[in-house]
Amino acid sequence: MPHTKRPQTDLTPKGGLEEKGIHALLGYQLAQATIVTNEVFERVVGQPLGLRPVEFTILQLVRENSSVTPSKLAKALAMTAPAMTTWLDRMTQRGTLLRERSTTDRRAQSLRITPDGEQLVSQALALLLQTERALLAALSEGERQILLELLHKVACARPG
Amino acid sequence: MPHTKRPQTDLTPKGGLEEKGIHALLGYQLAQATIVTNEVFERVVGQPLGLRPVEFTILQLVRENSSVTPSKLAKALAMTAPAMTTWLDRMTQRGTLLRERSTTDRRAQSLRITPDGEQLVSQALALLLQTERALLAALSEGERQILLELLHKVACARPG
DNA sequence: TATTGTTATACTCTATAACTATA
DNA sequence: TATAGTTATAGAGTATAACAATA
Repeated sequence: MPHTKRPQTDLTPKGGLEEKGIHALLGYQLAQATIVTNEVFERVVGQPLGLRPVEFTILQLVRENSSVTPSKLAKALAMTAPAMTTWLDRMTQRGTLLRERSTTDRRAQSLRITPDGEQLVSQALALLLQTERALLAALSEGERQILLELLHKVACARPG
Repeated sequence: MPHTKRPQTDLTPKGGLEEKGIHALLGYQLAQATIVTNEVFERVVGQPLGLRPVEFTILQLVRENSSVTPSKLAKALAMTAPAMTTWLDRMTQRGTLLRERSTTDRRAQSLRITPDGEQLVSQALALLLQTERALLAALSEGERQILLELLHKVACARPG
């Protein structure tokens, strides 16, 4: 005899406030979960390696998509072209990325990761995966997979 | 004979870049999903009602926790006291919230929502729930419940 | 004409420190 | 001494508009 499963608590994770009315709001729950993952990133990668989250993601995407252009990266991360320029300035100056002219379209750039960038992002990724696994100890392996899969479905949803 | 379920695509939802290496990173998937829910909020509530996400959440939490203090709200939303002051200034000026002196501790404030605030947050909440339901059409009702529940578990996890 | 990328500039949001009033 | 809240100030991050170079 199945009955509706109810969460044990409708309280905010921090501060213990009543949150019943927004408990079913995806945007709210995403924000609350992001508080935790941001703290993890800052402690494990941000402070020790001097990397911002967006820099980490850019490094990894360039590593996996050699010769990608800034404009494609900006689309993938939903940011403007000037914002991307700022980050790429900072990262090329640090020596983790290279900007080259595209051979086929001289307006465009080909981005490549440097050996230093490779080393940095690979270290960061390992630290994050390891720490997230500890963070998600309350979830089973199956639940972790399902969570990632459902988040990906949301990210792919058309905001109609 | 169960076999590991594989996602159909390891591509970024926008731009179609390869993302296999960070596909299993919770922080990354949260950020990608948040892009979509932020777009929804901005279009459905932000622009039409002139509300920022944090203002919406503050209104709802005050509504559910009458006489809550700014400091408790700040803890629940992981923001600093000065940041909370700024938002409360803006919201009391608009007339959606009231600041009163606590009767038991004259340092503290008791926050209360006004009828205007009630009307505003209730309208926003209805619009968001309705739009999110359409957004999550690709998920079953059970999947929606599971997603919210798992996000809440993550938000409650101790970042050890 | 449209697209890639940059520069200039202003705006939003946040953080830290110093302050006051009260406990 | 510690806590609740404010003010002042600076910093991070972003957005818009105008621009140069190329398609």
